[in-house]
Amino acid sequence: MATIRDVAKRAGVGVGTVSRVIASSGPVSADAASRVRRAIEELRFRPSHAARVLPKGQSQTIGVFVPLVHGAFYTPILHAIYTALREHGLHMVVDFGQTLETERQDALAGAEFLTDRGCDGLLIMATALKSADIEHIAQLQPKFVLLNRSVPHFRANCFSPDHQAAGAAAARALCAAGHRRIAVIEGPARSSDNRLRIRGFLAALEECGIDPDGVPREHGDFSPESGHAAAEALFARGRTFTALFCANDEMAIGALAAARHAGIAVPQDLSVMGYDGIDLAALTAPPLTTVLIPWRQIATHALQRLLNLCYGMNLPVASDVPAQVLNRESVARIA
Amino acid sequence: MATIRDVAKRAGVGVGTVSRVIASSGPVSADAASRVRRAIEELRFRPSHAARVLPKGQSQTIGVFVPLVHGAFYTPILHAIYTALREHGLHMVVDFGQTLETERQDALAGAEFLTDRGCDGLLIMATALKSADIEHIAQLQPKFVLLNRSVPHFRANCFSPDHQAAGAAAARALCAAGHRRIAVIEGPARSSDNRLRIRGFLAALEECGIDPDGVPREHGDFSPESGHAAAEALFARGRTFTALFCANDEMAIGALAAARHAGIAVPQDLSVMGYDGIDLAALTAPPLTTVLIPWRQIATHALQRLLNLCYGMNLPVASDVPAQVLNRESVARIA
DNA sequence: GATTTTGATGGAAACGGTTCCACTTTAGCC
DNA sequence: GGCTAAAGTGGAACCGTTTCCATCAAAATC
Repeated sequence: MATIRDVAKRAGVGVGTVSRVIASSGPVSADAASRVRRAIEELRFRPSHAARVLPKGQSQTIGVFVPLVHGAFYTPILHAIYTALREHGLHMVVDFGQTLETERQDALAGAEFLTDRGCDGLLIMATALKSADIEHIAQLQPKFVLLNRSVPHFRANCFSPDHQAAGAAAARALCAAGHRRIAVIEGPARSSDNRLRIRGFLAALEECGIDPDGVPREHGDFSPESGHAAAEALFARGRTFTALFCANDEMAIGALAAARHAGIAVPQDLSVMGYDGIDLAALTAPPLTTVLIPWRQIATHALQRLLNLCYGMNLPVASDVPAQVLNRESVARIA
Repeated sequence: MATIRDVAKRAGVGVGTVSRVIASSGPVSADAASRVRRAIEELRFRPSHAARVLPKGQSQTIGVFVPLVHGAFYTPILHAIYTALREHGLHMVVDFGQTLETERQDALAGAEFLTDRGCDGLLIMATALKSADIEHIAQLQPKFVLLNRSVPHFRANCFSPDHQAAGAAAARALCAAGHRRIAVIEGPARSSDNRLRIRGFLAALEECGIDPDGVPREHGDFSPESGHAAAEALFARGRTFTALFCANDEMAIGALAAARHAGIAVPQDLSVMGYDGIDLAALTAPPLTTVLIPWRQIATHALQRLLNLCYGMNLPVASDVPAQVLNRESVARIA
């Protein structure tokens, strides 16, 4: 591989001049510049990233951690981050979880990996992080933002939907449609965003005069298959409910399939409501009523905050994009 | 940030000794090792990746390019690659497309980015690459494999399902179920894997005595929304067909929704067949009959070949994992 | 015409690791 | 107790960039 010194020699200039041409910074005569450019062409010179990072201390790269790479939930978020980054000429390195015992350990290991990789800043999407973990990350790399996790001490760098309010909105929509007997498929208990939306949901139910303790609940892991299994378990307990709230759309898709399999018509015999508003929810049978969480916008704001932090930019940052119920056909109004 | 020299000074040893402790290579006395380890702890020393790559020339990192990050198709493939890599203590840097004019340009830019990033090898998933592009990549980084693209000159490094055979299998399954009037929703014309499966499909139709020129065809872009639109366009042309083959499952999901919307019962009035075998296809209404492409295995074999190339490993590599039709409920047998 | 400013330029030093070589110690052997 | 082999060690040189400083020529100023 050709180095900058090879280029300098071939162009008959010093390394400084070559460096100036590459970075187009500092004064270079037109003549020298063109000779350098030709030499670069001829030698197929490509500057080494590692060698460039070393003295500069900046890599123009943002590290992103997402807990898992499966299904259709994370891809639009990654896409939003990726395209925003490219618009600023920056790059992204991604790390995924699901390799260690817990999501928490994955996220911590991810933060370490991304920091060691020389990322200028970190965008971490993980709900399982404790306060102490966040302090730990802050020592590793003070420039970071959190997505889908909110802790008091780092408020300004936390970007999360208001899951509690969104959960409450879901409950109110169901109540408004006349439902009084409601079941729930939750996500994993350790996931804080799941807990918040369920808490909001149950609290709003209580406000509507429904006893939260009487609500049949099953756990899933956010996957469609787990939603299917949880719905079956719920059906097996006897169908004492007219509506089913699922903690995310993918589980709702599984629940829809389970209902179909059990001969339960949606929405005639059972109303089903999802959460997140993934694109696919518009195409289920019947189209899924869901709570639209503006994930793309939230992720974009988190990223912009991070870019302000890392590169002294002055991008607009909002931290409260509201969720809203998306009424489609899977929820019926009952008497 | 502490450097290796800080550690050496604090531990009262030379930098060589510290380096040996970190890499656990070469002889170090127990006493010196423990002093070094303590100093590392106390100073929170973390070796700089860039500084390490520079003299070593290896980064223990594989670069992966996938054309887009959207939907549920690519995530299981990325997951398979990621977990396999981690088992070998290696890392992954991903680059996505969808930022430039064409997928081809994206893939080329991706290969350059990943190479500049110091990746030891490249795994590139792109169907739009021409032979000349592949030569170009080979000059950038001779260690690479191609996924979902096969070119004669690089045969040993190409890992692709046999789309033509798989397309033919789809056609034969439909014929065997008694269908004679069949419509098709294709993917983008520029995508070579789409062309192959459609070619195989039509050829097999001809073998069954069906005129390929009489087959109504519409194009989509592999997204569910485009499948929905294509199906609507097909329905608008008059429903002269009893079966519909979609070039991937996501478009089939869109087509299913379109049929439902148009009041066409699947599979009673229309049979629908997908392609790929994504997890979600098991949960549609009705469950989708599809051609199962063993993407995870193919990706894993491609990766293992790459690791053999990069690190002199001796992992097993197979390049012909067959596809098979997965019979579910969306295709009915007709008289 | 002397002096200052500006524009170009080359090259040394620095970034933070790894590697290798020369040097000491210690152990092993007859 | 002398000789050899092995273990342990320190530090210089190197990897390929950027950055900064010294230098010099040409242009601008008075």
